[in-house]
Amino acid sequence: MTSPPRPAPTIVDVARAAGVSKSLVSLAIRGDAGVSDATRTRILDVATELGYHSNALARGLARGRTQMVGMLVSDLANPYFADVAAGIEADAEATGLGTIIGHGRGSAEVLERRLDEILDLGVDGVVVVSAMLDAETLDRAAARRPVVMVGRPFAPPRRVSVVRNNDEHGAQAAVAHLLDIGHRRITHIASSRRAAATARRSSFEETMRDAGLDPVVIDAAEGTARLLDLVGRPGGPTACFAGNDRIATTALSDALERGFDVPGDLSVVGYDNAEFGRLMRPALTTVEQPREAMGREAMRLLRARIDGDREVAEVTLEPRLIVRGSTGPAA
Amino acid sequence: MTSPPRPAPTIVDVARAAGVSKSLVSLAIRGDAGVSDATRTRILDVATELGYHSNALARGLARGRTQMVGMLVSDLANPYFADVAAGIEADAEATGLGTIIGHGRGSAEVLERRLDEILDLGVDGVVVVSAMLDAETLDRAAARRPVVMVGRPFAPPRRVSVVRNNDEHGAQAAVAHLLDIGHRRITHIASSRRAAATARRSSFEETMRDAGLDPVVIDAAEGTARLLDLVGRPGGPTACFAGNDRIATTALSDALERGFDVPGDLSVVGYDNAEFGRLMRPALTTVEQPREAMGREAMRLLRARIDGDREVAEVTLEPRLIVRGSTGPAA
DNA sequence: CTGAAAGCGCTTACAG
DNA sequence: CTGAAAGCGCTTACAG
Repeated sequence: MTSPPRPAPTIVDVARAAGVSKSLVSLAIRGDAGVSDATRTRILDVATELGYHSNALARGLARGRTQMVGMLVSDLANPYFADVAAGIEADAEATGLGTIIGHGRGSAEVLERRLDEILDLGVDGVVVVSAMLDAETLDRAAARRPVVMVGRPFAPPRRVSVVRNNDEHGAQAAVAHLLDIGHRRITHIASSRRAAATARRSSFEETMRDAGLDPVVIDAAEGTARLLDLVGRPGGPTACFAGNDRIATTALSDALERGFDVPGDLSVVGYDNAEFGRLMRPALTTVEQPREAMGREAMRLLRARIDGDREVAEVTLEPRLIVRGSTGPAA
Repeated sequence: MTSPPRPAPTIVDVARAAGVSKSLVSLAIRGDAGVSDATRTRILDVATELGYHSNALARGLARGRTQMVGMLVSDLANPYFADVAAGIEADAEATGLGTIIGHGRGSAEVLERRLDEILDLGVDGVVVVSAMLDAETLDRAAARRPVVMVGRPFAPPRRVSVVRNNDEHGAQAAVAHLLDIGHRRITHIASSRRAAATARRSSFEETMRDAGLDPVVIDAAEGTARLLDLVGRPGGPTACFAGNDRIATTALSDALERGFDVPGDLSVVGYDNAEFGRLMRPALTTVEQPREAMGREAMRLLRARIDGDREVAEVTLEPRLIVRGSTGPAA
């Protein structure tokens, strides 16, 4: 019914079949200089014929390098990761590195286990696309292999380079846009207690105060009812800026469900430029992080560390506002 | 600035520090019976103190088993994968297997490269969550390690077990729902030429014919204009069933943009139960594949193969219709 | 240009 | 209950 579990051919089988020593096979396969073209060709042909595959375990063990980097994501369901991953993988591919991904499934504990597993596997370095791991865990990992994190840490790790977006500027751009089109009563829906969320909230508050306005903040955990109950009332909000697109989308959907006009009765801005925000009607105005660029930058930093650079860096990239239909002039 | 690249402690270091032989350390760490409690405790303490981590490369090489399974996904951006992954990982975790993910980024070529990489790394088996790889590639991989595929293959591979959903039943349920609520002029938007899409389309056509109706099909590549130009016209469609949620969502958004009422002027049904469909207003009626169950089932089959079972299996799980606001009675 | 030998860090019989 | 030895499949100086 299925194939016999024939043992995989090794370098020794290839050597025997080609009538050379096994070290010569090793050199030929790795494309080393000191092997005649004729010999190399013959060896490679034999290898192909035998269905030979270099055992990465043995190779990694012997060389102390695997040419693989690990990438840890806290939650695959969040489309943010796919874009960061694309950036990481594009750079890795271009520089001859393989990539494997570990998935935390939304749990710091699972993520940490995956981090250990991947480190045990001997990857040359790791990029952690998550702010879920604490500084201590990251530093412990960094004692084993170079580690770069993408995201905004709460407490900055000492031995880990960080790539993140400028949440302050992003939030400021969002609020400035709402102010520009005449809004004065703007509510922020805070997404979480993480560092990025906190920074967005603070920037919202500061921008509002700078404009001489009262910064109203509600917590996402309270639900959108608290906000929507006030819409249309005297003194009620005419716009809201949510800490992320998921919350913004919920607010938008709930507002439509209540029969409000968006943006007529309420303008809505999110953060992240998730695909579903673009598909909504009206489409969601949002702040876009340069996700792919962040991934590329992370790999650049990681490669430097792998190649011996001792410097840890912190790189902040600029987000940009994307204006769509969910925001409009204040009534 | 950063930690010295101190070489990682090995089993030999632990043995020396604990004053025992290295094989004893190996036995103690793996929790083998024949080691006294006192000795084991001492060895483990020393290992922890030294920051010892078992080198998975060496372990895998020596044992011929890594206790890791690989999971290949064609596109992380598609939220479908996160749920299948959750099922796979839940089972793997429960049975003591680690999981690493390879990402194809929408390209069959990249996916195949990742498959090879992961196989080279010595995983004990692979589940390919993608229909992008052809039967030959899958069979070649299966000659190396057990492989299970989740999805609907075009040509069935010979040595690979398959887990998929019943596209025929799913499509039938979607169409039956539209017929139930009085629709007679229903257009199908075909998503692709892949096997799953083709099955949905055929099932649509059959169900329509069985009801004595004319099955109209347009291609997603043509865009939604072709469909929407006819809505509201005499003889025009009152409902559409799209091959997947992405297309359904686009149709829904475009319809709203043209000022149509959904479902008043047009009912829309998708396939997949993607999150963004649920967030739309009106929320999308769709067919849900039992994604997590598919992942679990795939791992069950894979483990059987890893444990020596030679049988290849094909398992078809049943989808279910989720009715939401995007479908309503025909005018 | 080619081959014999040691070693990477583990595991696994096999003797004590 | 414990230790010495061979081996997993590769790479890397080192001699020829």
